[in-house]
Amino acid sequence: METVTIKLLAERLKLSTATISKALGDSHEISEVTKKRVFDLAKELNYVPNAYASSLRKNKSKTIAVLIPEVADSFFSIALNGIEEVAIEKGYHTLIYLTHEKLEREKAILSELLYGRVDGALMSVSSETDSFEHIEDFGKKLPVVFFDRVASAPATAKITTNDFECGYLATKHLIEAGCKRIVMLSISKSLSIISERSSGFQKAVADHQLDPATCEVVNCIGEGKTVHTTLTTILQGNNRPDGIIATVERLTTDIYLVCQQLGLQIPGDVKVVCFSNQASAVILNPSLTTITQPAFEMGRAAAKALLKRLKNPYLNLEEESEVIPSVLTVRNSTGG
Amino acid sequence: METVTIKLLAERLKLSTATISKALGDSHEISEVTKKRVFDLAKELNYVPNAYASSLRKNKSKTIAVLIPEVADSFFSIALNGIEEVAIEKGYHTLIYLTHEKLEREKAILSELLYGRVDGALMSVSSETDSFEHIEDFGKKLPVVFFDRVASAPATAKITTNDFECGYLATKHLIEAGCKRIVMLSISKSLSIISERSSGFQKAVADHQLDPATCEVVNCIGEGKTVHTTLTTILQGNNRPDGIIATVERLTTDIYLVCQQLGLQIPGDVKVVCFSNQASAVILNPSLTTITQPAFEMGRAAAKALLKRLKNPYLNLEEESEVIPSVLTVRNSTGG
DNA sequence: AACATTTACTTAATCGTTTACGTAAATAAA
DNA sequence: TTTATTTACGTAAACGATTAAGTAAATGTT
Repeated sequence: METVTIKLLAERLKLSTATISKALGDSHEISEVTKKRVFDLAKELNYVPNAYASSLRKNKSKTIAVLIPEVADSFFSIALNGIEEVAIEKGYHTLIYLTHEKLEREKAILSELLYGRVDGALMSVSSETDSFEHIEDFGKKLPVVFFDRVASAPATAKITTNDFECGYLATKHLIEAGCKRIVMLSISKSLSIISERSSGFQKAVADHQLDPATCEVVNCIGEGKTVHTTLTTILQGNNRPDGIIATVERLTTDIYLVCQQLGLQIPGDVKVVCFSNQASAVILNPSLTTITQPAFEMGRAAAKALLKRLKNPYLNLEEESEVIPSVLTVRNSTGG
Repeated sequence: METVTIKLLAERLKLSTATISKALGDSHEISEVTKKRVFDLAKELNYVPNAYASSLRKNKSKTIAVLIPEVADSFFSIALNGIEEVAIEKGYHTLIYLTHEKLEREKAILSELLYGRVDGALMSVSSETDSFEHIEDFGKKLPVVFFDRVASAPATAKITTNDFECGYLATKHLIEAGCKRIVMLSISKSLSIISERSSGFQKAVADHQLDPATCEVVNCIGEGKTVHTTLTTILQGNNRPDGIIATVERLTTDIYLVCQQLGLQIPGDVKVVCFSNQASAVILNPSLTTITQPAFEMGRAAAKALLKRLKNPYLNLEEESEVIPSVLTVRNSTGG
């Protein structure tokens, strides 16, 4: 099967490759008659432009990179959905990279992407990320847009949700439901979203005169067993918390399981609220009070900002920043 | 910031671009001394090869495409995880495309990918896909590997799970739990996995002398409201089913909700088993009996097969087909 | 009629990397 | 010592598309 290139079309039509290229680009330099001949033959032979030749020449790849910590988290998969939708709409392609919460991966990926493969990147930093040089280096060459988990540098568009308010709101909700000893489960010491949420948490604790000593932010780093063990330790103490705020979705299952195993009733003994986009929150036992982030919209907004910038290099990305509010949905896990 | 190219390295080291290129490729034609000089300078200047130039010249992009119906389904997001892991390991990049269960999208994506952008594709066909010419056309140019939802053509590696047995097993399990009127919820008339699962279903029904008239496969196509309405209709009839098998994860929430709304007890009035990879199955109310597919392994196997083929063009992909069994985990939704 | 402009092309260079082929010097084989 | 081989590089042509610059003919202007 012979590869259909511009050269082939040119030969068949007794035209130069330049004419073909311009005709396909619908240039005003080419007559309508010729354009039609070119379009027709291109269609007939099923011509598809070679993306790499074009990218090399134009120094544009029509491709963006998405760096996320993991994909098996509803927030990220839904956000990815939003990103992909915008990308496809504008004729862009989406490369996906999972950092698995590792700073090393993040660095390796960004440095490899520096030349030629993508026109820009969307990212949500890993939970290990506490320095930003690698991102700044990337940012000097190509535009980056952060969503959800942002870095303090470089200065660019940041699509976030109202994490501080949500931390405050979740805490306030628990306090009003009668909780005195609230624990917020964190997964990182450096993550922007976590520090925002915990600031909100601490402010709510202070505002309502709870004892800050019994209301702490606890790290729940690791996977599987580790989380389970940490939670068991937290929940079996004498002075165990009567309220839990999970800052990430994947902690939900372990919280419920540990409570079950320790014979703790939700919401009787412990009230639970999770930052989660799981559709199943409503059918859990008991149904789960959640803070639902606008994952899809955040993905869309981030992609839109990046693509806007790619269209207009003079765009100041910082001004494209957006804060899209999350929603607290009260269900039975914090009820009666 | 000057772009660091092979040409630049060549000038700095007073060597030809050919020598630099070969040195970077660790060619035997180049002396160790020269190689070291090249490597050192490349590292110092932070040289990153231009992927497009290389791809154009070598006619290889080190990129694979992943076409999946959606990503907000645990199966696909976990499979994607497996794919990405293998890809990164072998130095490949992963483009992601969501078909949103639309045949049109699938066609458009594949035809655009025909030249240059990727070296091959992994796909799970959309639920609308009932003809395969577009995939065959792609397959003539580039290798494809199917996972989970396979097409009958072209002949290539198919990474599946034991859908027939699982359909049989799920049904048998419900029958042994006392169900007489079992409904299997489908989402497509053409999907390979569905026809396999429903064949298993029908065989189990026949083997156990249940009335095939009351044990049917019902289409539950559409999203949100539509599914809810369909389920309500099914479950409120006089002769309503006492057993449900959901062939896809996303039906779970609606099943539970409709049962709640109609005052039907699970498992008392209706027993439920779902094909699902949701971690939350265990904390649902009641906990959900599932058939869990080896999503991660399937993703890995599919990616491995494709990359193996890319390394060895003579590899017969058909022989790389694999069937990785799923696991039935019995929980409370089919108990008592 | 003389000159200017527009139209519709072509020529050739370019993007950065790879590679077939060429070559001069060093080493080995006869 | 002469010829063959190996080593270590360089030259230049690709890969396919784009585009600045050039050109000849057609059309417009005064």
